[in-house]
Amino acid sequence: MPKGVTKRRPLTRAALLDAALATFAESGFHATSIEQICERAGYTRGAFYSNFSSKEELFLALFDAHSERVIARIATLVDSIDAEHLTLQGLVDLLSDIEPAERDWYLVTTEFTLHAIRDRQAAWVLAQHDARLRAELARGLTDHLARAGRTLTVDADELARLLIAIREGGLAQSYVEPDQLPPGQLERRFLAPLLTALTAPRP
Amino acid sequence: MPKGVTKRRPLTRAALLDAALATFAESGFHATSIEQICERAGYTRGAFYSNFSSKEELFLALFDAHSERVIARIATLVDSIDAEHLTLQGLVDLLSDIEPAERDWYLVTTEFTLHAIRDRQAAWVLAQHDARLRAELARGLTDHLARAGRTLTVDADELARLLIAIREGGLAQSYVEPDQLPPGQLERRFLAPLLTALTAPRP
DNA sequence: TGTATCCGATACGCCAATGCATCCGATCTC
DNA sequence: GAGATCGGATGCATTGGCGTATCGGATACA
Repeated sequence: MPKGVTKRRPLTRAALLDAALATFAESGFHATSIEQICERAGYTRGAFYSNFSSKEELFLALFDAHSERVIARIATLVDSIDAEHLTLQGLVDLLSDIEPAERDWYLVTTEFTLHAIRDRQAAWVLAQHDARLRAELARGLTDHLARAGRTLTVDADELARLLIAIREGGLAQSYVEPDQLPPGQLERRFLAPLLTALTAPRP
Repeated sequence: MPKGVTKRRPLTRAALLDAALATFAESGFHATSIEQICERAGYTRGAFYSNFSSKEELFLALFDAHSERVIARIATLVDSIDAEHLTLQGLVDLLSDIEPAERDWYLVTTEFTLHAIRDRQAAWVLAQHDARLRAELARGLTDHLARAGRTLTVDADELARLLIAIREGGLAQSYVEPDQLPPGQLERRFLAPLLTALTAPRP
């Protein structure tokens, strides 16, 4: 049990993580040096190696922290669905809403996905996160649709996969051509007919 | 007009491009050194700098060559739709078919997409290619559906965007968890109801 | 067959990033 | 408030990838 200083460390850790997100988003993982991250965070490499053993570990920590937040956020959203959103359009609105900060995370998590495709361990981590994400999504969908008097005619988990695919694939196009396809546009256009086609009135 | 040797150059160029694809797919753009590419191709860096001015230029050339092939292939497919495929299921089969070689290209083009999000010039190149791709897709869809006696109730270009999003987003999930989601699975499951919902009988 | 030209190989210098080893200052506990 | 301990800074040696300049062998054409 270390009795010594314990207040500074989490602060610098957080600062380094923030700086890492910004820098990774700006230039990508491999193109950013540890020094750049430290510089942006206002520390030196000494501080970095005191908190992380490598850039890879930092990357992992970054993804992990973000994952948790995403899951928590979705769970909260699902649980807080109120009357206002208890319509098909309300659900579509929820799924179409994409915050500006999403861009940086998209860049980082997509890079992590590419890494995961090449690396079994990262793939496992990502798969765990995605499974939890789909579970929350599926729960939200079925709950919501049930309250709206409809029921899914397809597997909820697989539908969650489809929604994630549309979101990610759509974001790629949106960020390449920001003024051709606003983020969330595909969802706004196609989710209503899609969900209608994949559900039936409750028995 | 150079009168000298003109037979070796295209061969080594092709060898370097092939090696680059394999190596980029294996380790990613930034993680692969020029030397690794040359080694795999059976040449030295001397040959590389004689054919390309930088790794970036090689990357560009690689993407460009692939783009052309993709467009050409789609155009051929669209033009060669025969009676066998002239059903909704046939169309779905076409769109769900994903060759094994696609994996390497997925890795490379996705990395190019990330690059394009950060780089205006690359974004322009990618946007040009995607526009042509969507045009071919839209042409194929409308043609096919017309011959099947149906007509789109949504913008064909936007539907093409959706199909691309589903494909790319689906591939990401497939390659991370190859035995949870076979490539093309989302298309096989959801395309038929989707296309049905987005079309109407011809007037 | 000679020769001009091209293509790829070899060798060199350069620079940026890494990671460690060490030092100094700040913070907590008693 | 004094020592003990921790966190971060500094300096250094090493590495590896890059790009260029030059050389030697191969090829097309007369």
